[in-house]
Amino acid sequence: MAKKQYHHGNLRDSLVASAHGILAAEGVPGLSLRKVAAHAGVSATALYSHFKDKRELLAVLAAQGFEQLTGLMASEAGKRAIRDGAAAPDLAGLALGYVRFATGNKALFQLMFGRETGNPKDYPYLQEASARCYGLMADAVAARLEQSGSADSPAVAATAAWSLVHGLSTLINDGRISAGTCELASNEALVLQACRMLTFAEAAQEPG
Amino acid sequence: MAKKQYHHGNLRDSLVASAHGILAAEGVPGLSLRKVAAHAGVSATALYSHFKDKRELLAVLAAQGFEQLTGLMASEAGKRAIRDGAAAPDLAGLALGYVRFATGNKALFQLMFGRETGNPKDYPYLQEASARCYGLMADAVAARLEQSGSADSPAVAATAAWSLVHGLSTLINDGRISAGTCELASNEALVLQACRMLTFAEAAQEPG
DNA sequence: ATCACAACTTTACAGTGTAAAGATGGGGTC
DNA sequence: GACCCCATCTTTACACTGTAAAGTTGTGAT
Repeated sequence: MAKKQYHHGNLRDSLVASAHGILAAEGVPGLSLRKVAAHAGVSATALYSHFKDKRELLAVLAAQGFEQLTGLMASEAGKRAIRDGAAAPDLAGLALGYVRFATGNKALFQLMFGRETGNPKDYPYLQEASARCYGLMADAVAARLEQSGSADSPAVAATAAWSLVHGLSTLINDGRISAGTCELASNEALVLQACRMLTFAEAAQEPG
Repeated sequence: MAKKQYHHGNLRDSLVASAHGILAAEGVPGLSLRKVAAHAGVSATALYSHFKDKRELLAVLAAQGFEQLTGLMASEAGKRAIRDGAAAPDLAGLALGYVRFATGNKALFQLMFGRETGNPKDYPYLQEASARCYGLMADAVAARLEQSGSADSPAVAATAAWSLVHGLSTLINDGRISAGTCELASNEALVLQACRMLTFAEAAQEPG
């Protein structure tokens, strides 16, 4: 577990962990391969034995981020579902989880949706991780539409829902919108209010 | 107007124009000061007589982008308003203009909302330009709410509308959503459909 | 005619990603 | 147990980045 000499043992995981720490501490622009290598106690180019290039390392970070995001969304929705008797798929919970992750892991979120990581098509695990995340929301939207007998397209509704929470996340992170300008107590309240402005979300707000 | 020798004349505008061209041709990562300088026929550091640093140049580009965006939104909404008799503020037109700009000027749009340009607070003209753009949408949303007698908060509704179109724009640009997955003919159709899922937009869809 | 000063060039430096080639030592084979 | 292969790691080097510092140039004001 401690540092080895020439053959490190599992340098790959070590590098990912170092990168994760540096990313959280110094943001995307501060994440350089030399810093990662130094933090892992290894030479600057040792990385290339385990990753094709920087973008591949970032893709791994991003994929982990998507898994974390998926987990947070699911757990947040689960909590609220239990509290409210699980009458309906908890879209608001998923949205809250999404925004909470984005604002609590700004740099990682930026990386996940930035262009530094290269084309996700080149990294199947990345694409799968983000697909799972999107599926969580798409399924909930589809279930709610069906439940309320809506004729809206599930695909379009899911796209709209995702776009809304994603837009909220990025604009909040960029300091372009905030609870303050809407005279709300917290950004979470803003998210809940904004989600209520989606027709299908509002429709299911009152179970009766 | 042609190239001068030592004292260029208006190197500042020249640099901005060069940067604009390189940005459009090679994207944000391809936009280096040396390329800009070379394209303007000037030494690598001549730039620093007119800009504090790279971020200040990018801020000017971004501000111009916001003005262009504002213009496109207004013109698009105007076109549709005339066509439809201008019964209501054309939210869908503003949204279409927004997404059209984003997808038609990917690199510039990325720059406008990216972090390469530094804190907008340091560049008043940037902040003003983006505020004008946001105001266009906020005003339209407020007018529509009032017209439909809604009790919803105009600030929250405007935030939701902006978030939706912004989310759509970025996710489309990142290749994460597209008309294809929703079985629609074009991304513009997708935008229109998605906007219709906002409660206040739908309410005003039928003027009767 | 001179001078001051803004606009420009040259040079230099620290930092980046990464290609190429050399060093090292652990695992499999005899 | 001796051997060697080869993945793993180090060293060196290169092109590129933004930008600081100091030198040059020419214009407009005195």
